[in-house]
Amino acid sequence: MLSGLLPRLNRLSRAITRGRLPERAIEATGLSLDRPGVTVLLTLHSADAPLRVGEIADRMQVVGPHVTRHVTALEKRGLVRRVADPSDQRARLVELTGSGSEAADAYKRNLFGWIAGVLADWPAQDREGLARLLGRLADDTAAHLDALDQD
Amino acid sequence: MLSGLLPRLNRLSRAITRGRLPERAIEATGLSLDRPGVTVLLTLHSADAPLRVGEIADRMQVVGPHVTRHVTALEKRGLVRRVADPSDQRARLVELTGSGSEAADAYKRNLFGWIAGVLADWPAQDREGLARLLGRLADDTAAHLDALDQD
DNA sequence: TATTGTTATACTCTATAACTATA
DNA sequence: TATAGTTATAGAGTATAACAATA
Repeated sequence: MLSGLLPRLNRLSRAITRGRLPERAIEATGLSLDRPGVTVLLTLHSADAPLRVGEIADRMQVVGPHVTRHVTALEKRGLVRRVADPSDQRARLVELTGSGSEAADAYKRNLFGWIAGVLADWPAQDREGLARLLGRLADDTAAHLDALDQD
Repeated sequence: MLSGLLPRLNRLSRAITRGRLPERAIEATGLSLDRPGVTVLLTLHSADAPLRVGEIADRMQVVGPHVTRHVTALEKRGLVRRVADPSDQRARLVELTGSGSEAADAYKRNLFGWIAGVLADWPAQDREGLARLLGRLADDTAAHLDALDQD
């Protein structure tokens, strides 16, 4: 049962992380951003609050310097802004500007629309089942990986 | 319903394509291979027949030169072998050697074992549902992307 | 002395361009 | 002249190492 699934799961993952899909959604926002930059924007947008650089890195599952670089680029374009963290002078909080928030929103709308198109022909029951099972799979996988990292 | 799912799907994709999971499975095979090399091996293994370089590239969704490079490396390590294609003198068929086949097998066993561990606590019905829905999602996504590429 | 973030550098994966050989 | 593959080069994404400032 699994053996046929694995190649398709690989293809799906590729489409999401590296493929044409995010590229198209980025184009549709009208902003010429690279994918890591968009990921930073989305991370801030779904956090719905300013985050520290380290926190963004954790959520993106990358290291700090990677985030620093993209935050710097995004700040130059006026999409995010670094502000002081009142609780710790070493840290800086990164927050979305108005246009940064708009860009994240436009990207999400585009992507959701696309996915909705893919699922349009599905029975409602299957759509719900997919969301439930896929969500659980993602959570369980993350939990198992975290457990492995305790070694 | 989708909005909570997307970040988790991203995390899952990352774990599969770039994360610690494939890395661990590679270590477990005892071979010091890079990930693209393993993907070539897996592609040949699940094809269960020699493939041309171009065909491998199509199935991996990458370009030709990428495959050439990794086939060359794998050949030096004795894991694959280039043989003549009787039907076309320009093309070469790439086939797994005995140890290449063993390596792919060991990798798959390890990965399947790991996934089985993640799904161990799931009700059988949910496991089947996941395989069915995820398979369909992968297929439908690929079909929609192909349709988009007709522009 | 530990932690937050930054700068500088290097590595992995993949693409594009230019070329060779056969069709 | 088109196609299969190769070689050489370039680019995107991310990591590691060394450092600065604050805790």
